[in-house]
Amino acid sequence: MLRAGKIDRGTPAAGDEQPPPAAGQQATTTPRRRAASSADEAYEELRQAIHRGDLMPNERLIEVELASRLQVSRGVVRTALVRLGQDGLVVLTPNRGAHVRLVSEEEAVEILQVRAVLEALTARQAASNATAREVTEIRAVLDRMAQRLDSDDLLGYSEGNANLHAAIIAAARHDTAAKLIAGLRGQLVRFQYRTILVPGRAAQSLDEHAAIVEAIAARDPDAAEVAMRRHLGHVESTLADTATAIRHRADPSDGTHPA
Amino acid sequence: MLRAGKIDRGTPAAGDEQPPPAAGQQATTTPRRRAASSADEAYEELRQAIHRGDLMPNERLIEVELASRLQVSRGVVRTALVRLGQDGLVVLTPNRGAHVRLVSEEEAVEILQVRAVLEALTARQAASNATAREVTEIRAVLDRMAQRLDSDDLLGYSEGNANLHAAIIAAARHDTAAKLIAGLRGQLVRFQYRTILVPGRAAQSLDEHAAIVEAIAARDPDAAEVAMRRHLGHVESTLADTATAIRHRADPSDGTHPA
DNA sequence: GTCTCCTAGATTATCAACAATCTTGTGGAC
DNA sequence: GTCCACAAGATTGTTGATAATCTAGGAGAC
Repeated sequence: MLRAGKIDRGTPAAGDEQPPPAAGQQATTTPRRRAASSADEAYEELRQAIHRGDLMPNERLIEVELASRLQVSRGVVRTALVRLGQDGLVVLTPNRGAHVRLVSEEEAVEILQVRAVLEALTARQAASNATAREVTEIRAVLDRMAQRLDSDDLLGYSEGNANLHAAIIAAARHDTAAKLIAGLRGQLVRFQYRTILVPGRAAQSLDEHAAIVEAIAARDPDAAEVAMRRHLGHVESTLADTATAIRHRADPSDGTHPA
Repeated sequence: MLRAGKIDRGTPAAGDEQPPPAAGQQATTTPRRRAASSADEAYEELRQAIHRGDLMPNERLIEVELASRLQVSRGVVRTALVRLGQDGLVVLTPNRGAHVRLVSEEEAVEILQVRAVLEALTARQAASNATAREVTEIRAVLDRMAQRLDSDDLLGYSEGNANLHAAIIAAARHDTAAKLIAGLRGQLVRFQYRTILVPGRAAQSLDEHAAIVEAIAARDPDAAEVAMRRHLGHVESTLADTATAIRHRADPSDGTHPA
């Protein structure tokens, strides 16, 4: 469902939203810090509800219903939906309302491909631009990931994974890429924790991340880019494999079986 | 300024908007063809007005004014502005309205960098996925570019340039990348025709494009990607050079002049 | 003369009512 | 029994009015 009431914008939720403080430059709206308008609150609340899975893919979003849940007027919900539509999280059909967008397996692969080249760019930039302080931080995150993997804490590992990517993006100082990556990540909720559960994938993943960090620390942009591309390329093929595997397991209830 | 009245959606304007028929899948709204609602019309009209330069960067956008010009209600203008804000064309400041976003020289470089890696991806995909028919078409576009360069038709060459990139993107069949590239292109109006005017740049540009086309025709994804990156890398450095050159020419009023 | 406070105008933000459209269910014809 | 037409309900689209906020200019104090 969707818990009603105002949201607390102070804490960006326990989960891993997009790189929180990010590089800089906030959303196009609210450039100065300013009491978040109810419009912004509604937008953020819906965004997180989708991200959190409270609003399921293909679920129909009825304006009056959301309005009463969020305790705002319908117009506010409406503009929030327009914004969400614009960044691809919901689909707006004229006169027929809004659905949470369901991204197909194929789209997920496309999104990962794009993310791969964008994050490769940030890895490259990070190798050039990261401060010594940031390199230390990145190394620390990697170490924590290794510890969690040792103690079989896959969820913690996955979280560290997100943190590492976020740290690299922050160090890259590339707002344009950062913003696009954040937008893409927002569309991939459904496939978040799938790949890391593949047997043996986690160990391999750690090696790949280590290579990326090495390259950045060595100030080698080319190597950093290659390492990042290799890493996300593996994620992509792992995802594609598990997808077909799931299909072959004769499970027709996968997604909405669009195929 | 901004010519009032309804827009003619039949002809996508003489200029080179984003890859017109593109791969497929239209904007998030209006998935079925359906009489464009006044909301969509207003959105498109404003979008093109910004793209065309009728609305200058940093120009303040007053809702009632736009409403009367477009002959729609203020609410319609408002949601159009929200959408434009969401895709980065205008900046919305709470209680203070909307401005056309001015992209700085630095942001332009960032945007080009991102475009470079994304279009490199599409070049790669095109090398894998293009039909024979599409390869022929791409070659034809390149030939036309050569002819126009021969006859010193730089504007026509520039148009062919856009067509070639569009054709490659279409052949790539990668909706996610296509959509992002279109969004990025929309933010770069101000720097559109600058680089091609640098002496000797056009000839070099043609060679670079030829290399890309060769690689796609040869079904060599790696080569296609490298060639595209080289090409847009050169565009980027050319842009950066002319930018500093202009600055050194002691022209402090650089900025809003379309140059 | 310069600064601060305050008022008037302009503009945006929000809301509630109305109109247009779609969806669903019922009844009748064949 | 199945299909089509139609009506009722539900939902979205649009508009205009009202409230909140900001901006600019002037009066007054020092």
